Amino acid sequence: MPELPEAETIGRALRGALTGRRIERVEIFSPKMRTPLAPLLTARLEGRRFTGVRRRARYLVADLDDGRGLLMHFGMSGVVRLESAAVPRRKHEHVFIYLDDGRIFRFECPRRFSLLEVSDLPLDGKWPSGFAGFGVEPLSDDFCGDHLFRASRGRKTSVKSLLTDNRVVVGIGNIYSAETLFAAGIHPARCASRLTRAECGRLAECAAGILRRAIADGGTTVSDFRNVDGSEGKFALHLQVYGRAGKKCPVCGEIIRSIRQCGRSSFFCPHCQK
DNA sequence: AGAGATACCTGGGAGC
DNA sequence: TGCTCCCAGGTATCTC
Repeated sequence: MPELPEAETIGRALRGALTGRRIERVEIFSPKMRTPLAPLLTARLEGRRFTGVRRRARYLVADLDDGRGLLMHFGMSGVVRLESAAVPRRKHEHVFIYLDDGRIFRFECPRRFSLLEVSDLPLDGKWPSGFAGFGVEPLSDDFCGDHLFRASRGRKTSVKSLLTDNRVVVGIGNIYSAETLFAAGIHPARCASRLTRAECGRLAECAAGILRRAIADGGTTVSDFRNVDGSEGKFALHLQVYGRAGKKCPVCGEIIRSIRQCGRSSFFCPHCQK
């Protein structure tokens, strides 16, 4: 389930693989997705050349030589592979983009929450207008304790909900919010407006540290996520609380619990997190 | 307006 | 074995 480290991992791999490559042909096998894959995708891609790959939040944009951009979001189960035609098409591979080096950019998405479209207008290196509402990048200098402290004032919602709110800070989902809150020693149900400035500082520091380590490990593979070469993200080996309900806390030995927040599971140690 | 709930989707696992 | 039910979760959209 791609969060920021997984999108960044795929983005880095695609930047090396796609930049400079010409698109020879596009095949759409199944148009059904979060927004239906349009024939426009084929028309706007064929004959174009990729000039680079950028990431913002969990989105990637592969820039094209006409100024437009191929916009990608991996939803929950989106996987990109770079393989030759020798490998048979998998059941949920919906799009093939044939490159001039003989490889195929294959887009797979069993749960069909992904997005793949070419911008209507040239982006010319900018972000689509819909990105304007996104919050700060958690690995930028703008993300700090002060930012979280300001964003949390007057918020009646939980700190878990604050951390996963894309308008506050982007790219943090269920896995990395759980790990961040554990590292910071803060209970996920704590009211955001009651956080102290020091706690906000700890949260920002822990979040950035965990995201950096996860990127270095090639992301987290719980079930679906794979890098473009099929390899798994190794950060799963370092998860302290996520998905570990009923097991012992690696720090104090207390049993890790799970609760439901905003229709999602949260994992925490009742002893270490207050 | 802000916050929570729900729909979207399919594979996999639990339970009977 | 085979059926049903539930859960996973990012995002858009709905409701209160």
